[in-house]
Amino acid sequence: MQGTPGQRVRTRFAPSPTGHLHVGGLRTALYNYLYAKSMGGDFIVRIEDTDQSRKVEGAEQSLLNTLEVTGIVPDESFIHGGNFGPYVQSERLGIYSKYCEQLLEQKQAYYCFSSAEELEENRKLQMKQGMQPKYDRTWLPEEMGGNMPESEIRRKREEGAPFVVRMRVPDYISIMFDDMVRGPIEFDSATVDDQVLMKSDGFPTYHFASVIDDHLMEISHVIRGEEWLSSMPKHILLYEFFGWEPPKVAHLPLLLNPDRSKLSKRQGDVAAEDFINKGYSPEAIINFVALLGWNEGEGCEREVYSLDELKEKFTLRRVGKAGSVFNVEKLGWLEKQYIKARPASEIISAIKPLLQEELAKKETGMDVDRLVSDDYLGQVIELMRERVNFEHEFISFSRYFYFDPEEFDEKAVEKRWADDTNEVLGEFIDVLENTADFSADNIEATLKAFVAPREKKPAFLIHPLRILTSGVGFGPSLYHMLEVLGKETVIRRLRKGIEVVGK
RNA sequence: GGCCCCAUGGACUAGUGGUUAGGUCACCACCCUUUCAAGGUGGUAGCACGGGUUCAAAUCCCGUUGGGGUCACCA
Repeated sequence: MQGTPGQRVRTRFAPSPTGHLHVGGLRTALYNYLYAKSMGGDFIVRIEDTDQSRKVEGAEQSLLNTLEVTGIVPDESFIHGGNFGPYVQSERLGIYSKYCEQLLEQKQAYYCFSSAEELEENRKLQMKQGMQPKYDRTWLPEEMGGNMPESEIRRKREEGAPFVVRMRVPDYISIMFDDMVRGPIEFDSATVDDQVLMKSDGFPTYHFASVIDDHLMEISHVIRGEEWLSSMPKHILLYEFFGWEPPKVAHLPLLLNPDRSKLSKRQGDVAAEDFINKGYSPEAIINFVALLGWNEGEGCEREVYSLDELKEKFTLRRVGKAGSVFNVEKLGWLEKQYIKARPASEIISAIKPLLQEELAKKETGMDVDRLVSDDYLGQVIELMRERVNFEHEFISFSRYFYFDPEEFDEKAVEKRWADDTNEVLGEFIDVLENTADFSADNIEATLKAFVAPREKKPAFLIHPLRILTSGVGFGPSLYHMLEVLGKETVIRRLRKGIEVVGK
């Protein structure tokens, strides 16, 4: 019972099921996971659903899903099981009331019958006087240093009046603790409110439930956002009331909006899912978020880390103290790094379904079997790999590899067409049609040989050829693009295009 | 407002008394080049301010300023 945490490192991520996983939450989960794994310990997910009104249906599943997609797999949770369950607080109500009884008996907690209106009025008054709003202890019993007679409290209880249970914060003591990222921190108990422990609906508050659960689940390290720093003294006090050894704590710097306020919706996407839906890969997201507040240090200049590498290298020592702005530009750059390095086979299996979807929507003049072949897709990937921002752009941004262009970029046409372009182009199409070897090298040689005696530069034809076959004025090496497209497709597109674009 | 935390270029950061203050993203220029990317080279830009301590401060101390968090029967 005496809760001295064992040697084993156990960390937890304790979200409340109120919506999708926030990127700030993702980072907190990641750091908890990385720390546990780097120490050979356990990572636990506990659902903190003590606020019935804010509960969102299905949120806990969504939270767990997103974690798993990014590779953060809990050792224990309401889905994965474990020996310290239940892992959902609403299923642990009996536990909390038992411990509440104990504090009541120890005279470290008391019943409070103050109404919401009274509290609000009191708060306003204190604010007006420039004081910190705190409970005025109207219901603090005489025997605990207050003014309320025992008889009055008993009477209210017998009446069945609604009540909450508050902790009795000791007067004028200093509460100190050591934060693993911030160092020693000290609070004066006079600034700590008599926090509600049990709400009138019989549910515990976060503060009470999390302290009890962290102890019972043998959590060795609490790693959470900085927004919890100022409630730490309450938690410390509770551990003391129970005679429990508090876990080690680390308060992480916040993730910030571009204006440096706490990262929130309104200023862009904040749900991890939003980024995944946009096409960012879990690896890039994890990599990016890991570097927001942590770095390997020692003059290390690496930027790209896999989850496994992070597990190996992560330490709390290297977590910074200042908040960091969530800057999407760098995430985009990281995503590109991952796309450049990803094996073609992986990309193929990711994009093939997307292509098939597109092909189902629209007819293509090309050979469908060839388009969906690994060989063809592999060639497209190598051509587009360095030009694409997201995996799905191997399809969307590379549409001309699968469908004939329906329109031609007007600006590009205007820029690249001369009076005699169509005339020369027409002659060249005939030449191309008679070219047996449709390899990039040979197309290039053919084009150059064709153009030289006519005193034109290769670019005179290159650009129109690109526009007519792809519809746009940019893209991969023209010769390689034509080779991959294949002679039949190229000739068809050119003949058709020259009719439309010709002046 | 009280309490707490924080402070290196636009963003992420290295740096723990002696460095021409380093790297990445972004930006700019040049190179490469048929375009777009990618790549290469170079560049713009920073220790919030003021006092100390010290032979010597981005680094240590104090103050100021600035920013943030938190003050719920929300987490």
